[in-house]
Amino acid sequence: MLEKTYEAAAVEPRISAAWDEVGAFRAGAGAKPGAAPYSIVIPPPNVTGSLHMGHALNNTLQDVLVRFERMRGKDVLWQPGMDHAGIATQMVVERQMMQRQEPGRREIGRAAFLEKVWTWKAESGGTIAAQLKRLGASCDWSRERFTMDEGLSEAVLKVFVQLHRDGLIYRDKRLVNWDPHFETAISDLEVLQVEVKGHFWHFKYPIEGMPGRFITVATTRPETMLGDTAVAVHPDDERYADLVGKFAILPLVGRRIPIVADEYSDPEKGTGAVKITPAHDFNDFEVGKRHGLAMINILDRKAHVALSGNEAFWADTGHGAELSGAPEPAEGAEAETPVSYVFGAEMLEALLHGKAREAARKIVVEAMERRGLLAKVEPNTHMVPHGDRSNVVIEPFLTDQWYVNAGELAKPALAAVRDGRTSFVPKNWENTYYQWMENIQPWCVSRQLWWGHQIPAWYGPDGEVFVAHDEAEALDAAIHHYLTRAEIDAAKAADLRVNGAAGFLTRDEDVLDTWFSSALWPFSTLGWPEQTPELARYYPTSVLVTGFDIIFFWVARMMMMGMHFMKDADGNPVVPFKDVYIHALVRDEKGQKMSKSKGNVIDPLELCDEFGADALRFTLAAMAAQGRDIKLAKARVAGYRNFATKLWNAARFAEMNGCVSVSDFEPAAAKGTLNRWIATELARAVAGVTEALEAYRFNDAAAAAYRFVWNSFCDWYLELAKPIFMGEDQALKDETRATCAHVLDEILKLLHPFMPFITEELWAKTAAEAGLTRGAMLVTTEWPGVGITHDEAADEIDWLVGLITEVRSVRSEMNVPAAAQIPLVVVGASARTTAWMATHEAAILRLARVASIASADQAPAASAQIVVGEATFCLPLEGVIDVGAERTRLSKEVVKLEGEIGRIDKMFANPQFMAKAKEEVVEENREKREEYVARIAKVREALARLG
RNA sequence: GGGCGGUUAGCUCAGCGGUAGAGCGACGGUUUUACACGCCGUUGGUCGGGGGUUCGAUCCCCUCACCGCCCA
Repeated sequence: MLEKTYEAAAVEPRISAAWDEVGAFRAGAGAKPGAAPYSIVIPPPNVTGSLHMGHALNNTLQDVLVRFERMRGKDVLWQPGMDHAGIATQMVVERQMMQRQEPGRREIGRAAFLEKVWTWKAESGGTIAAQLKRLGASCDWSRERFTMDEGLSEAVLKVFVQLHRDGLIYRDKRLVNWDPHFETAISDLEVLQVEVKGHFWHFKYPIEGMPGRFITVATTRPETMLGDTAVAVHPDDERYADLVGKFAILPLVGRRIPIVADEYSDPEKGTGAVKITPAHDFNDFEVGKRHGLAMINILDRKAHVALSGNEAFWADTGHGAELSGAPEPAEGAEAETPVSYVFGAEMLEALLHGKAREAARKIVVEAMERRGLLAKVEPNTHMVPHGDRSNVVIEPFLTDQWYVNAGELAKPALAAVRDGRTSFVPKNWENTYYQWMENIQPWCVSRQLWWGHQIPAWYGPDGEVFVAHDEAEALDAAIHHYLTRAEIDAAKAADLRVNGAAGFLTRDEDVLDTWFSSALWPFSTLGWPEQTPELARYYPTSVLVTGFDIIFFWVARMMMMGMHFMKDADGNPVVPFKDVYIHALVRDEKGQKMSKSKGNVIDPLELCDEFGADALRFTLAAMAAQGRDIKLAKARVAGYRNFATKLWNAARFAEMNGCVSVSDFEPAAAKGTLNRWIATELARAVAGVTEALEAYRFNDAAAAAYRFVWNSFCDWYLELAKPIFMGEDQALKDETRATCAHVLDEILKLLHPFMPFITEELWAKTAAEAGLTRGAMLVTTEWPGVGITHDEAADEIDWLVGLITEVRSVRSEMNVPAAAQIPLVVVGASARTTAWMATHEAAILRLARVASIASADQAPAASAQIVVGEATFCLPLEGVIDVGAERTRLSKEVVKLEGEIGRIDKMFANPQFMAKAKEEVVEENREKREEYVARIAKVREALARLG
């Protein structure tokens, strides 16, 4: 006997262990012979991460698909793993070292630090994998990979070297997003724009040779003026037309800077003149390139002002030459205090060198103000870039970095989506993909970190770079290079060959962006660069399931790398996945994005503990409608926990009534109407769930299963089966038991992708209690096939359900006490209805709480009357019934029917409708009208009888 | 500024050419051989505003308003 209540918390771990034991998730488990492959690579969660709602949704959907296809007999692989999260991990470990008051990473050195990171990873990295198991994720855990694995690292090396050889990786000096806290470049995708209340400072720059004339620029970052190399005005801006081509003297610094005409300058914004600092602003960088301006970096790696020894800075300042550009009092103007606009070099250094950005800003503003060059200060709210990990202000910074020519790699990746080799679901995300891919920038892949794949590049004594698989290869290349140029002699070469590269070649210190290795995930996890059987079998993968915020991070880059490195027999690029399913973001009840700082995070594991993983999974699937975010309310999870309980109790009921799977039972051969009906409903539900899942319509699939289980099977089939179980018809009883058991089995299969734990538990228990053994665990049991439908049975049960519902409704409205058993009198029943009444007498008595059924030529006096089909069912309620209330009830129905008939008549009276509407619509309405007319006649008769 | 999405019952959401559905809630009833995490019944909507296309619009088009996201 099944326990009275289902305890998810006790059952779920046990089921997990059972799956593990039989290797139910291993690649190919349960596959039919010759099965087609179905593969998904998990979007690798971060090794420092722990499960949040987004992961829960993402992995639930993948698991639903994977379990569904596994049951359909496909050769399924769900490839799990994690990425090494360069910055995040390094941050976690450094913080831990600090808390333990250990020496910092620079003190202990690279090798010792990396050792610590690996120790950390072994101890506390990857908690998320266990959490995914708790959720029921049926990944092939035996194949779990990590981006820093030996194999995956080999893939990274190979890809880097190859791309360099292909000319698609190069070193360049460009502006990057520099994180001054971590002292590394980061990707623009790791930059968050934060709205900050700041100021617009209006600075007056004196014009060379035009005493008393100034050009006023507005800036939100005064300290960057130290690196200004021009002032730009719009070419059509007449206010400044005469100044174009002249020079301004940069105050404080004394640099001579040109006034250039450039459309970047917006005449509407600020003063219409904009200072140009090419080394510290992305837009200015472009302007600088257009006008051949100097790029002067005035900051160091910590974003402190760096003037001492900064040759570029001092060039062209004429420093030391006192008072260069100092104003002569304008003619006729009142005499000004003759104060220099320019600091001496020593003063500049003393005041500003080594100052942080904020401090430097104050000093600059003050100095400008003191010289009368601060025209005004306006409050200004603007977006300021922040590092998503460090949360400090990001600095556009001019450095040497490694770049991937993403523009080139994007071409085939774009084409693949355009011609449908890869499709997005929902389709509209393709636009986002196109937009990004078409405007893709060179991808900066180097990071000034230690944790990650160290770049396989070595520098010779003169800075010449040698990219190679390893040091020996690099040395070979270097020797060849320098020998050819006669920069070393044969003896030196021989010496190098014997003693190695140490002291001659220096390896690049930097590591690669984590996403560089993640981009290889769909093939590196399958064994590439080895040509493994898995690679041949499971690449390309079937679908990538991810959130829209990750289209750029993963989807685009996996597409680029996949297509560059994976080729078919004819050498054509092969996409990494056929479909990309983009799911929603999980928000809180109010639609706010969940975040720790807002404190509105719902922990999926807490929900699992409280309601069961099954309930959480079902909730997420049921709410995963395409193109819409999920606002998660706890009540909804509770609702689906109730659903699990309902299923449990239904199984219990079946068991109590001896419903045991009969191995040779053929549901198609069932004779009983009720059994035929549920077979019909089951067939429809199976089709509904299957089709919905095939189309990634998770919510429709969940809803179809839910409706069938609760509203068809529990509410009606089991209730209608009760009188059969208690009746005398042994043959029917046996058939119903077998059918009930069969349908329940099919329900377990249908629900398994959504609620794997409770279904697996019931699959085992229902068999064990009956002394049966199952051929396999449910996880590898075959998905329900198409059933048969019996339309006549459906009609009959629909009629029965309608009758019972109507009687209940009238009873309730007439305030008949629930316990009262009243007689039912049928008037005007056809032969068919009479037969149906006889068949289902017990059910009607029971479910409508009726004392007896009789037929009569005339309705008894003072009856409530119900029209179902051609017959009228009377509830004689002499003394109980409120005749007035009954009249009102029937009159309401007449009015409603009149409305419906009137509406159709109006349609029919419209010649346009008759001429243009589709034939089936006209026919449909004609039939409806006939029904309404027949019905209204009956109801009117009933009314008349009341007097 | 450019782009995308949303606005449907009190709440959370489906639906998307033939005038609307679910879950939760509310209200009333109910210990009837599974299940009170249940059962039975009831209530509740000018489908954001305006215009257009159409025989017919919640659904298609335009526009406005508000909300959200992405990119400058």
